[in-house]
Amino acid sequence: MTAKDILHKHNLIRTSCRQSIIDTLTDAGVAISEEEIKQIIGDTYDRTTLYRTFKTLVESGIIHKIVVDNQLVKYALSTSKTDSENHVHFYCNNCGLVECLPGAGLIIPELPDGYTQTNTELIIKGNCKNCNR
Amino acid sequence: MTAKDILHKHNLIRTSCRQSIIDTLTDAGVAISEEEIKQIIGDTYDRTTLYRTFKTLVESGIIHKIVVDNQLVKYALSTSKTDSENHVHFYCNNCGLVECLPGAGLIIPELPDGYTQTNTELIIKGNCKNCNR
DNA sequence: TTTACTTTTGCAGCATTGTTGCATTTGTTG
DNA sequence: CAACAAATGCAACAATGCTGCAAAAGTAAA
Repeated sequence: MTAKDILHKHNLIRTSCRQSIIDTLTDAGVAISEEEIKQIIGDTYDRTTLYRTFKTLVESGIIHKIVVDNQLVKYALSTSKTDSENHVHFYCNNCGLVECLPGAGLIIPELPDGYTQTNTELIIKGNCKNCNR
Repeated sequence: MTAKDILHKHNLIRTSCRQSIIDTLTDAGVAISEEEIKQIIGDTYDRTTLYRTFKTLVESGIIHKIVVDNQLVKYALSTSKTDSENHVHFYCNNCGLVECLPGAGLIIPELPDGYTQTNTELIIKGNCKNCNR
């Protein structure tokens, strides 16, 4: 599905900034940060515009935000695979790669009495294939 | 174990700021933010001092940092329960409570070929006992 | 295609948080 | 208590989050 189709499906105006971000995330395949986006598409857009565009795309569900650390935030396209309430991501300690993983196989410990759960965020830290070579 | 003992065991100088933070975390039982610390112990210490004290205590392993979101960071005392490689925390969407949970029962999905894992961070979001009443 | 309207963008500006260097103060050890 | 090592407070700067407002861009209808 093209960026245009995705935006239209979510009733969002098709702007060049939104298209660039969606295209970049599609091409990348992995999660990327605002900084990395800028390195790829250039200094085309204002800081505020990028900030608001990410916000809009997250709120519409087109992309999702992965907070590895308070100083490291990345974004990835949402797919059927990542749509569930259980988000699983891999972070490479060596190269900083962030990837979405299917939530299948994840078993959450039981909560104390009276607690209820809406969703979970799991980050698995380690070394990726490339860095293990 | 008293704050004094904890600091001594980790070869750290016993300063009033470090003691206050450890005491506050001990009393609280749950994870708290820098902001909450200030509300409890007052505006006694400089922002930088709190920042560096948290850093020192994290690096020594006395406390650990829980990043709920890039704008919400809390700290909790490390205990034998939370010492493992698998950190599990609960976040209440309603009141902001953050609690450490034992990692027992957590089963991580299998990683793709070539990937290795060092540690995991799981945040379970939902509603706590109080907010469910 | 042009017009009128709605939404987004860029800019300015402010708040919060992360981080460092350096002089002063505090804690530790003999 | 003296001497030394370490922590603290202050100043300062960077990065990020966030908002208001005028200008620009996108959309839909004539």
